Amino acid sequence: MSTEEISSSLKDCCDVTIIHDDIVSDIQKKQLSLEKGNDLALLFQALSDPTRVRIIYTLIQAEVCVCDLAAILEMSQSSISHQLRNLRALRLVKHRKVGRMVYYSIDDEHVESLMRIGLQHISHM
Amino acid sequence: MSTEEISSSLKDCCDVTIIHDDIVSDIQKKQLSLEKGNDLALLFQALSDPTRVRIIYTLIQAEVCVCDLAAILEMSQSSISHQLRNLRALRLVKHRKVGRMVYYSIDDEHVESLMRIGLQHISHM
DNA sequence: ATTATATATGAATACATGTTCATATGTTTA
DNA sequence: TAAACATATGAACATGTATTCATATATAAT
Repeated sequence: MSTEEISSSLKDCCDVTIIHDDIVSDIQKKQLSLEKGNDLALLFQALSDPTRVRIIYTLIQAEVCVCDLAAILEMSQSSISHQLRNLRALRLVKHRKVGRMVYYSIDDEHVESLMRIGLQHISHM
Repeated sequence: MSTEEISSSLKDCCDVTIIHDDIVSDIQKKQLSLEKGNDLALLFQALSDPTRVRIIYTLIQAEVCVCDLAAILEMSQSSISHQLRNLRALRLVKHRKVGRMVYYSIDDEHVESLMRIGLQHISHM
């Protein structure tokens, strides 16, 4: 494609200029749906907070009750409970009630892989 | 430091009750450092927004310039530039300048793996 | 030179989010 | 039954963040 042809193919779409018409329409066909993009972002968002990262890292090693978790991470029970609620809503952790205590553990086959790859990444920084 | 000393010091400092002294001190030794927890969270945070997810998904497929990216994702150029700035700060993407245009591409060996596993996860939801 | 174009960026705004505090719920112990 | 305990949760507050708008910068075209 010559420079002239590229220039003449310039076109406006939602206030943006398209430089490479063919590439744009080609890649647009292979794009993630908005829904999948949102779902993926929600998954990674679950891991985007230091407290949740440490909760998950702990639960990968063992099933732990809430107050032990709070002790291990040296944070308030309320804060831990709130975060566990988030993780539970995404079905990344599951819980088991024993008397008045509640034991949490990982409920997802992918979380551990994500953590492992993430750790590889930060060790290569 | 004995188990008793650890638990009593935790009780003093953070208002949590420890149920299983031995488990707590055992797991605490294997805990992520605060720094690594923060770094991991920062990495996942980069993927925790739908716009950034879609940017990365696009760049995995091809090197694309800013305005094409804006066209593909149907978002403003400014918004895309701001997000690319974030991703660049984390060294997840790199850029190549050609004239007045700037081409972006993935600059991390782990991002693609994370996306692949993430996609597996959401397809199993 | 002047104008148009591609990208970057600071400021402002609206919205999301993590923690704390107070308290509710359900369970165990005295 | 009463008190202690483990956990959950709503509200409030402070902080973080994504987008838009206006504009700056650098390059290309006329």
